[in-house]
Amino acid sequence: MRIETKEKINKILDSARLKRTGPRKAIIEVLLQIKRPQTAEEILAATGKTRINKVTIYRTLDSMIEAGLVHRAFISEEKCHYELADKCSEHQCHPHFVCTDCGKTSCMHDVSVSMATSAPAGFVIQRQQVRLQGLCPKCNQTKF
Amino acid sequence: MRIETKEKINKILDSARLKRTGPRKAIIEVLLQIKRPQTAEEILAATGKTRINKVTIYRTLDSMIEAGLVHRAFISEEKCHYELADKCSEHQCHPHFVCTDCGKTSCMHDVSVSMATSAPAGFVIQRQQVRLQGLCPKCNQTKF
DNA sequence: AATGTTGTTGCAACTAAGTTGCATCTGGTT
DNA sequence: AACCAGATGCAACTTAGTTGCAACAACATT
Repeated sequence: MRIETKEKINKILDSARLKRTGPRKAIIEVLLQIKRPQTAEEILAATGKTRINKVTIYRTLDSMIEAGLVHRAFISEEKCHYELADKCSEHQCHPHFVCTDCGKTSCMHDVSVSMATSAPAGFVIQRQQVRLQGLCPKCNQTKF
Repeated sequence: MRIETKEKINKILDSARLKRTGPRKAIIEVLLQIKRPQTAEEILAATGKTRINKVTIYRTLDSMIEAGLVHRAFISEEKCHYELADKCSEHQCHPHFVCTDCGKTSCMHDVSVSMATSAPAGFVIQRQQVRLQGLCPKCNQTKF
């Protein structure tokens, strides 16, 4: 691992006032690298040789969610998918795109959806989450 | 049950080419009445005296989803929540509102969110799903 | 540097949503 | 009435996620 990455991870943990433990560093390292939200099991597999217990994965993700470092992006096939919460504004995260053909999910950092307006009386809307469905470039090509 | 409801349920089943069985009628009756998406367990409980097996609930919901009658609205607390798919346009369902305080979900039939635009090259967006988070009227009142 | 406290980890056993295989039953048809 | 594909119920199973508890390690204090 590059030294800058190490420092970045330490900074993240310090900012959340979480102890710099082995499992936490390994999990953040994985989350920094991945391109799309991952399940707890995938994160566990990605930490590789570190041999972290699955209970630790869940508990670490929970504490990071509470600290605001991580989001539960969505649930797919009964499994929760996690991602780092950076690049999210206060009111909106980037949309997630699910291909109806191959089932793969992609993060749409560049797609913007305007915030919902006109909530019924009494409701206060604080955040919105958008999920898009359609065809990804690969499946779109195969189909037509 | 009123005779019009019975006829409506039969019509729905016929339109999906699903046999008019007891469990199916009972499940659709529940889905017609409820105000917010329900879990399989809640639907089971709501059918009451009919005594349907939970496997039948899941299988029935699956076949109705395949037929386009039902949507998996969202997953909350590890449980899938189902609702009738009527009142949904081809490209968008009504948004669901989750209260961050009490956790209750409401259907926002009157809130509109404009469709996402500007998908990255190759992606074809067909549908979008919106989830709103904030405070419901009850919790909003208690808090301030 | 050694010590002590508090939060963290690992293990094993558990919980519960959802699934599968199979025998039985039933709605719709001939 | 008889038939049959599809629907149902039961029991056993799968698996994501949780809980209790004992051992451990990060960080602060001396």
